[in-house]
Amino acid sequence: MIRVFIVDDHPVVIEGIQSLLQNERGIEWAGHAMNAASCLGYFINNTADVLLMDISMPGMDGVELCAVMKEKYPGIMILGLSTFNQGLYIKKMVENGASGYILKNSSKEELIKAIHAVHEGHIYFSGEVGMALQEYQKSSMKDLPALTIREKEVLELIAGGYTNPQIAEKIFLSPFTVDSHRKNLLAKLGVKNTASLVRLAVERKLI
Amino acid sequence: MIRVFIVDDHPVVIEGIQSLLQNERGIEWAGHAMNAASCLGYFINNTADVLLMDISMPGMDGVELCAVMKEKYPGIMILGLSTFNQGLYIKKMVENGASGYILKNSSKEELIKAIHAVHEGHIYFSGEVGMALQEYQKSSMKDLPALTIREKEVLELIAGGYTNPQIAEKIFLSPFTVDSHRKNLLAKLGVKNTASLVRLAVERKLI
DNA sequence: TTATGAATCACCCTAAACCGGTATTTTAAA
DNA sequence: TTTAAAATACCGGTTTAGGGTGATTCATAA
Repeated sequence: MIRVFIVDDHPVVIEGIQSLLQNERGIEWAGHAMNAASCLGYFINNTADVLLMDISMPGMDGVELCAVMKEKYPGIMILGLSTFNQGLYIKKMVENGASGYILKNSSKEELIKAIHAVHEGHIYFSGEVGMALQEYQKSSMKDLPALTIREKEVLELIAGGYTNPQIAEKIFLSPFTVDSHRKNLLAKLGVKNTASLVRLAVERKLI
Repeated sequence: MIRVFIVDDHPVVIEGIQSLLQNERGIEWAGHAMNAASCLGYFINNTADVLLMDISMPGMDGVELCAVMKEKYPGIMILGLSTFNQGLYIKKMVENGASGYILKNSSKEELIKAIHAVHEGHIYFSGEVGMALQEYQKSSMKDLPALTIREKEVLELIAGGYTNPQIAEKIFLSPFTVDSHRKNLLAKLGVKNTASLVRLAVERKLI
């Protein structure tokens, strides 16, 4: 019997999910909370197997609550729940311990399938959500001006913390040349200093 | 009927998987390749639904091949295959378009389940693999000296590309103070310049 | 063949970062 | 209440980065 608890600030969603899950064999309704605090309160004296969690709530948001719950009760499997199908949110939930993520307008079948999968310890995303996640990962890597081989090389060394003179020595170039490559990198990538350059390079996986 | 193709440079693995999948209803053996080149060659005149792909191969590695295949044939679902249960590899495969990842010593049931899940467009990780992935995400964020609130604030602005004078103006501090915080950040995090600082901050998700 | 871009090297100047201190005030904890 | 940590502020000096500008060599693609 999988005991399912839900945290969501929308009564409609709680009602909807409850009605979808009732009479579903193997699944038991553990209860619900409408904010992070009362969810934490419930788990002091009670427990559940799977926690359906809204991503956007008043006060502490889902991402944060997810981290706290996983810290306190690692055995409880968390399934993110949202109307938004955005890669960034999905990624954040998983980074904070969620084992899956479904949309509020998912079919009953998908909901049941997801609950079973995370309860068994798997990580599961429905096709729609998984697509958004992959699209997001892709989008974070494209539309960048092509860097030359030398520029990439210099960029990696810059991000490695080397100064122009050090880079010059390392790859047998004049410090002036390294400086030129560095300036070209700033210009090509449209940033104005090393800090922005390195951030962009790491975030967009250029290095 | 799900047509399954496998790319792996170990004959034993190919044999093993083939024997596991034969006589499995709903699954058809499309063929195999022992390196990236012959895999690409096969798909010029043939196709498949699910591609089981080894992560480590001579020549082009699985991660790269994964990206190329997804670029050419987005409809083919890729399932990573490896003996290593390491978060970094798993993350890289998914970032390059894989829809799941299983270990070579998985049970028949897990293999079948994973093949069906990715074929339906879902993203699926078995419990064991998912755990490694989440452990990896966590490990990349800990064991860092605690930063004070002000330090975090300054760090974010540094990574945002602001200079000391600009930061000072933005948060109503003396440029000297900002510089002090900056020095403390470098010392605390054990790095020697802005480039390393920003890289560490982004990679370990401090910002 | 002639552009074009990559890769190289060079100089000047200003601004910013980095290094090494010192020192006060505020806040929070023991 | 004493103490420690955080946050604040300052100074001088050296190194590095950033802005601007120009030039040569080399391969290769139009």
